Amino acid sequence: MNRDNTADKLGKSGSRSKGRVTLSDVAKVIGVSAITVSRALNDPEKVNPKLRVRIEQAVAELNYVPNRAARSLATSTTQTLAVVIPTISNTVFSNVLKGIYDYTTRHNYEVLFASTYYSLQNEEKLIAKLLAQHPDGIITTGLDITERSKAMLLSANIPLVQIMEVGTGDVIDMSVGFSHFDAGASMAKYLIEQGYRNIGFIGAQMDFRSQRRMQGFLSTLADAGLETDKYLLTTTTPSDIKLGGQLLADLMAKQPDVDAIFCNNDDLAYGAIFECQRRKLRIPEQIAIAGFNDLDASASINPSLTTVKTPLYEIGRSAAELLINTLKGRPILSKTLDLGFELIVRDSA
Amino acid sequence: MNRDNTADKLGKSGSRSKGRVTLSDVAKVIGVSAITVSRALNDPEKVNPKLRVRIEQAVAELNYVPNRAARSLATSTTQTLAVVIPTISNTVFSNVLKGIYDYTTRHNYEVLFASTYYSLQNEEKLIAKLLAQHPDGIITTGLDITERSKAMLLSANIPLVQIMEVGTGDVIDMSVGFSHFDAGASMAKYLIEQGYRNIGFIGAQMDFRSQRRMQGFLSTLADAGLETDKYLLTTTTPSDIKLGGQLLADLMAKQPDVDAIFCNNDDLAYGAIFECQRRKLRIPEQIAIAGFNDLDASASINPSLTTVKTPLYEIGRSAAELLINTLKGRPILSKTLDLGFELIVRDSA
DNA sequence: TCATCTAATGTTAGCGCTATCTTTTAAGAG
DNA sequence: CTCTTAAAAGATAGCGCTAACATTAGATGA
Repeated sequence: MNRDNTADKLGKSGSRSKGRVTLSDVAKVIGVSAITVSRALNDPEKVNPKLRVRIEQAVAELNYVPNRAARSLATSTTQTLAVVIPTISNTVFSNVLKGIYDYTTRHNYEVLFASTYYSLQNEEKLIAKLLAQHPDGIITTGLDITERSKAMLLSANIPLVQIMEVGTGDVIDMSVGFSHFDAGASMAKYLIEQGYRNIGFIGAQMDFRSQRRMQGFLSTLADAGLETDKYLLTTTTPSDIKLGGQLLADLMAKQPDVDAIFCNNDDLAYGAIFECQRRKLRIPEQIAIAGFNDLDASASINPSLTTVKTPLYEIGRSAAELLINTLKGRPILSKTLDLGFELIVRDSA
Repeated sequence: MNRDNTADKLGKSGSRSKGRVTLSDVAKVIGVSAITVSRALNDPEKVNPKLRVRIEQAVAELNYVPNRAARSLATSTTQTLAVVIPTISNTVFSNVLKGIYDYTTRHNYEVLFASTYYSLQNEEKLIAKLLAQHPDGIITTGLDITERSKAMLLSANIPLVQIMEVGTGDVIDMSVGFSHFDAGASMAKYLIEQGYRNIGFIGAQMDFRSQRRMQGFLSTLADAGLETDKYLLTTTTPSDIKLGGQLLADLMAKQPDVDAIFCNNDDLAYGAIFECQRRKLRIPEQIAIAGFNDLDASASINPSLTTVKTPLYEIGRSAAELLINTLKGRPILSKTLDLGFELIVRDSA
């Protein structure tokens, strides 16, 4: 790799520095003080337009790149938001992260993310690691959190948004999401209304939010006097499409009279639908399938999937917005934002 | 939000600091110098075990969180890798990013990412922004890059890995990927071998790599004396499942005698398969469908999808590994890593 | 003319950490 | 008991930037 040698030309090979071009290098070239260059870059109106132009040229010529670490140290702000999610390789969270990223980048903040892989112990370590970067704000997933994590977040003294759910547990600072319990309940209600009576549930991963969806779902079934445990099949194995087919197969082997299945997420539902296709089971006549999240494929699959649409991108966007508004001292209307969900009725149930 | 007041207790409310606990706070509490605390944390063997224990306790009690910005400034290393990808909300890149993240986090580096949304102009700006963080290394996507981006990357003087493809254009420093041209060619070869003669191609987004796949595909068709332009349908619209159905519909309307279609990626292929199902077209008897990437659903969909498996996670992992090995001064076997691809033959073609 | 104000620029110090060099303490060696 | 050596701890300065205050030049007006 060809290395740039501007710094060598500036004659600083002996110093502790890595030889990068600094503010005062630029300043020296023009013959002004470093602070003036700093102002020209950060507060342009404060410096004479002609000087500013000269400074900008010098910056471009020398290929000067500001050192954010030094800036952070001087201002005690990092222009960085930390994000803790379970995993990046799940469409649900990549959509959330996209929402965060898009808002954040427009407002000149950087995003540092970390994946817990659904472990609260990991989460603790990651929070500690991320806080060492002194982010200006932090986003974590879910309301279930260890005491130690909570203590660290509190003593970090920065705004925090807990995303994905509202309505359960204690919010530490702010939160954005929707009620998973209600979402599960609303799907149960819909299936009951459609006349299904032997209603099943298949779920994987079974993190806290999945459990809340299941609880909402089952309690509604119970209220209607329907079976809850009989048609229930869950595993803590991470969720994927293939697993959906397998869980459907297992459930049907155990309870052949099941007439509708709520899949804990769309991926499982896709797998279930594919398995039904293979078994030549007509959906929804012989068995109804419902999903959760309304991912991309749900509208296109055959039959199209009845599911619950969740505001993933918006959760991310709103969380970032809350943080940045807080940081800029703008008024926050509410510390808790329920973005709701929407039952999407299609052909599969 | 309840605020921690340890810092107030330490009596530093008048300073420029944000009131956080610092190394010398910890040092003062124990009655040693700051540098000793620093050593206890970064180079534990260098301090007396008994003292070390006391320091560790004080750190825990005071809830001390090191300031990475200060550390970066002092060491001119940030323990951060920058990643530039087209978009995070595409399974392809979220898998790559996961590979990067997993390796990186194990080696105590942070990841800063940015999305170009497939624009080289955006990429320029993002590279400039990311370099201001002085990452220790950087990963960018693709070998097509503007001169200005290249200049910035060169003068940043840090190791760089260009990911996703090898074998085309100039590599600036290192690269990891596979040949998209060859991958496209190999699918063409397979389809020809299977006896298809009116072979089509549908593609969306049509970024550089998609184009290279298409070129490889078409040139192989041409070599076999088959039509290339006639059964070709592409758009620069971002790719999604629904679009796959639409492109298939459009192509079949234009050229009803098409007997096989190579879809530029699996998402398009899923959409195409769903559309065929709706049209009651038997796959592969009436029309064969092939995809690219071998995403999760490809093995489960009906019929299961013949596709090209690409080493997405491994590309990310290897790129991170190359960077970190370079940074640690370990020998690099080769600056260019071709991880290849694999034709996965299933039922759809 | 001189005081008064504003705009533009400069000086100083410090953000929190660690590289580097120096000093102190402890442990052996003879 | 002194001398040598290693281990442990400290002092100092500096990484690159900007907050806070200080200075200078130029404009304004009575």
